[in-house]
Amino acid sequence: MEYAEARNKFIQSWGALGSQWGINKTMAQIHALLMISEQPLSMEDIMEELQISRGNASMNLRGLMDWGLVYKEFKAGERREYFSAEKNVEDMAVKIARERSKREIKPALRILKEVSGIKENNPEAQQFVKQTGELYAFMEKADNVLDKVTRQKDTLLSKFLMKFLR
Amino acid sequence: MEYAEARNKFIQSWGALGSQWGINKTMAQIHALLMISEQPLSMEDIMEELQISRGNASMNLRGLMDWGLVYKEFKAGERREYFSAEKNVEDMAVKIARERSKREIKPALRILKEVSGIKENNPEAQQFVKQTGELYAFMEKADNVLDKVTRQKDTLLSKFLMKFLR
DNA sequence: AGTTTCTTTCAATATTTTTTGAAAGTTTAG
DNA sequence: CTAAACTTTCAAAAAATATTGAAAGAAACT
Repeated sequence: MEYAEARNKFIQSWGALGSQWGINKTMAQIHALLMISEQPLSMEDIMEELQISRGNASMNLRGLMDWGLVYKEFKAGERREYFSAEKNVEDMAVKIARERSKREIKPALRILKEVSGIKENNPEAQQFVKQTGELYAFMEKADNVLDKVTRQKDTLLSKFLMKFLR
Repeated sequence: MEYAEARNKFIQSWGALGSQWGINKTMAQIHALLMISEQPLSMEDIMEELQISRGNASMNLRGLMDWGLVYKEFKAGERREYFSAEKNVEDMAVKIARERSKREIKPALRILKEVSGIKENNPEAQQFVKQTGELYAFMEKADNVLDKVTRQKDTLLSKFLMKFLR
């Protein structure tokens, strides 16, 4: 396989994998494209490479910046904006983990705390409180571990994990 | 908040959170419903409770069984099938982690291994190989940790993590 | 065998999500 | 200030995904 083919395969596959996930195909493709390009790319470059509209490029770049995975860059004397991706894989993982916690775990915890807190003593309600309470407890613990791991690379926990990660 | 209200809120919210995720709303709702019901439920019960069609119920129950999160149960002398959810939260988490690894991580690893393995020495290709190679290495390590954690609750790693999880 | 009871499948339909492209907005230059 | 160069927004269109319901399947009973 030659470079051009591999590059294309990576961008296309990343898009498809993204959908499998819950990430919009174009967003995943833009991310893939920026991750592998040394130079920052303009919106024009991205539209051209991925054959997408200006609106689509603009909105998905905004989305990627909200995740903290893509930055705007300004070239001296140029009006046009350029974009580049966070390339350090560990930093990427930390950003994704933090954002997922904020968007997906925290809202679930809010609901679980609320509904598991009801005071009622018929057997049905008791099973309900037990199950939602256990869900709450587990998710909170998992979220805490994630937080500790991402907060700094040099906690005891992270050092220990790093040994396994090598 | 009384029980009926909390129960309803949980089912509806779990559905909405599921969509946020990448899980079909109905599937998440069925899962929520089964998690909190002591008794196994029939397809009829589920259709009634969630106001959905038979086909929808059937397909999403199949999906949940594929994840290993829901089981079929047979009541003695009854022809009708009943369904119940895995209620142990840790077992649930293990099943979800395993399935996600199989469906989402493994296919990504396959692609990354393939594209990062090209032999070419122009500078563009080198940056490509470096970046996809780093992605591959990180994801493989993360997948290994996940595997070790889920494989048994009593490895050194898991014991250590459990302390943090309390 | 036929009948009843229940489940699965799948083409048609409905809903949701994504994408487009042109208008409106913004910023810099002259 | 106006024009030029660029970005964002958003209503309409397209594409993808989920849902329905009726027909086909399957299993148990008579």
